[in-house]
Amino acid sequence: MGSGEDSGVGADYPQRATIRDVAARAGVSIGTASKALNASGSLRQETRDRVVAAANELGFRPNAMAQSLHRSRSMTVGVLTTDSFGRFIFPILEALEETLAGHGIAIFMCNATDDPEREQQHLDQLLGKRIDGLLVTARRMDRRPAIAVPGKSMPVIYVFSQSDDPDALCLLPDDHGGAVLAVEHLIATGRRRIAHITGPAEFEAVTLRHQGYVDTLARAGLPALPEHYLNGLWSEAWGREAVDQLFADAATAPDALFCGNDQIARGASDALRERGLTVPQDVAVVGFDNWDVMALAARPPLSSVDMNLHRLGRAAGERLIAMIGGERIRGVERLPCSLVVRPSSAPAGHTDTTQQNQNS
Amino acid sequence: MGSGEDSGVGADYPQRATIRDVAARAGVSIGTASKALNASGSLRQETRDRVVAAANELGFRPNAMAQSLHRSRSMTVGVLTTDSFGRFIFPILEALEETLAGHGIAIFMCNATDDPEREQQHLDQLLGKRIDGLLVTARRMDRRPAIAVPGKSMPVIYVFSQSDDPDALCLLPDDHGGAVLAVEHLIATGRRRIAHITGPAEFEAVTLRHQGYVDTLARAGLPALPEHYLNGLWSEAWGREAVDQLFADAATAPDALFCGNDQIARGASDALRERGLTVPQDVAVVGFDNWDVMALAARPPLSSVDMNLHRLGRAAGERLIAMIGGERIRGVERLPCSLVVRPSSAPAGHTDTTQQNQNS
DNA sequence: ACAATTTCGGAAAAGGTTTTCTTTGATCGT
DNA sequence: ACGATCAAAGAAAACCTTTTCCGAAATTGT
Repeated sequence: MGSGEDSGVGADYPQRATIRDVAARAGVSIGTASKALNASGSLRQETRDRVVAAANELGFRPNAMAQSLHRSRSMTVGVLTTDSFGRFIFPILEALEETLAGHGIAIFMCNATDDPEREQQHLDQLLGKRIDGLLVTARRMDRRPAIAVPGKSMPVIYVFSQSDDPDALCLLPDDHGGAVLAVEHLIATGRRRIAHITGPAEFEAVTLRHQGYVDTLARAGLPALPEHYLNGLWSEAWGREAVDQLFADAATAPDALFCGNDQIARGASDALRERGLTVPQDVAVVGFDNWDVMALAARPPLSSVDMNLHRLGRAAGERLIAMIGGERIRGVERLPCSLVVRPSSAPAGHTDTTQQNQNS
Repeated sequence: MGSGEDSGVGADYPQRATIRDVAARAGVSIGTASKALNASGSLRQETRDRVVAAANELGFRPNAMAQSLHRSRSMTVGVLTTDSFGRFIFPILEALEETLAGHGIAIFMCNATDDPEREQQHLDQLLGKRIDGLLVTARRMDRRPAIAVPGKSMPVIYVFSQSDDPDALCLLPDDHGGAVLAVEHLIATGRRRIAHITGPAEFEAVTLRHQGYVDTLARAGLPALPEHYLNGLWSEAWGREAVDQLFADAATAPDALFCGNDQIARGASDALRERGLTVPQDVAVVGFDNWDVMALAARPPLSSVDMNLHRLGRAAGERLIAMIGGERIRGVERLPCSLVVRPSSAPAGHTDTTQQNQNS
């Protein structure tokens, strides 16, 4: 101990200048200084300038906590992820952050990793920080229990996850519509025997996309064969295995695959190639998620449904700001997906086109 | 306007209870209430209990902003990502959040997407919020300019990125050591003609890993052939292409590939299979990043160097807390990587083992 | 029973800002 | 030149806690 001149314990950094320092330097009272800096009140121009100059010289930056205390608006919101930040959450977060930052709102990031106790701790902490709003994301499979915010006191939005709280707003991609886009595209490019390989049936998204698939086939007068609908894991290995099943019997072999995600699609595409089938000439493939790492690395590159997560994040930010402003929004809102067409499903000529539908 | 009973503009939610309410309900002064709730001062047990009961009944939660104002410690830190949150940043963030949350510190997330102006705005905002510390992450390629925190006033750590600020602390994975691990493993399993396929030479990581590769070969008395070192992109396509180059001339064909990331490794592995070469019998493959999506989906699953990003994040949190506590830490700290052995390099029998070296 | 000590609880300042209300001094009208 | 009006700046309250200092009551010792 005692090496150097700083006392050794605690962060004894120089205190930042306060408005009191600014006022002193400008030779005015703190009230006047405040007015000058906020362009409010009625002051002589010369006085304003003097105060502003003093503030700049001191590198003054108003203490947001003191301001918030006064305004009882913290200008912060919490983002609570139930499962850990996954690949899907990123683009949402990014857009959310951008949107909120544009309104001067900062984000507290919390991650509860599916531990209810940690979730509660985080929530307590956020409540203590007097966040103006809360955004909850979770793994999509489960309809998560409502977050217990005391006294209905704060706007809450669930993004990419759903809650059973009827007063909350849930923002989700339109899985049904995404499936419709994919299947319509396959039909439009001449496919008639379209199979659907997807993930575990417990996921609501799986059900919804399947429904979109079935509905679209029906509307086109095509049969939805039971043996063309395969549930499994979200993995490439499952994609390969599913192709083996589908093509075991040449009689019922499909001429197109609509896959529940890009990993399945890529696995399927690999398996097709190894069977000597050409994508897209023999079999067209469309994936879901438009995850570039998968979709672009596949051979040929995969057509895929894009959930427009960036837009979802932006929408979440906008809704949250509206709710903080006093609007009451609730219910489930599903935002449209788009289809990105790449060679895996393209009739020669088309490539990398984006289609988009309305909410369906 | 005027529909319903709420005034219509602004978030007119019920105010949270303050300590003043608690004090009133317990029939004590606010000072006493504070002492009771913080287990400080000298109070009768009965009084404490009464106050605590009142607090619970009201759902009282102390206003962290008021506390911080008083203590001049905001119990928050900022995380500023220069490029947008990438795949590598996630595990770091996750561990960081966990570590800091354990100390009651919350995280402001900001993303500047390589825009210096946005970076400055975010920094201003964070400074206004009186964060206790700042953590900066960036794309690793460039040694980023130092963040301009006025007056050396606050602890700053660069994680997974490096700054030219000699006073800052930079936390990075030990790329050199990671490469050493990989190449030693390949040598230990009997390989003698080891090639290195990697990304663009501008990345410092590429240089360091290459150095580790060269050093290890030299130590083993093996030659580092220039035609066995290939720079390209970080993609599967480049991995495939590189294999074509390497195996064009059978005379110089390698018996092992050390790849700069898992995507390259996977592409290489695919290309080998398509050439009729078996992994690992004919050619062993080791990747870098241990990105499960790639490493596990490859056939066979890829051995890979793990940068232990989770540990890196945890270390960052711990260092930051130490610095906030008054310690001055600086310089560049490189944390060890591990090697995860999977079938792509395993001599039959070994599988999914982790090795780890000391800082090298 | 009285002074000395302890125990308990209250009052008030501090932390940094905004805003409302006053006050001061100047300008205007007649 | 005098009261009325207006502009400009200051004083103080409020936001919510914590903490230091004090006073009052209760306890102890003799």
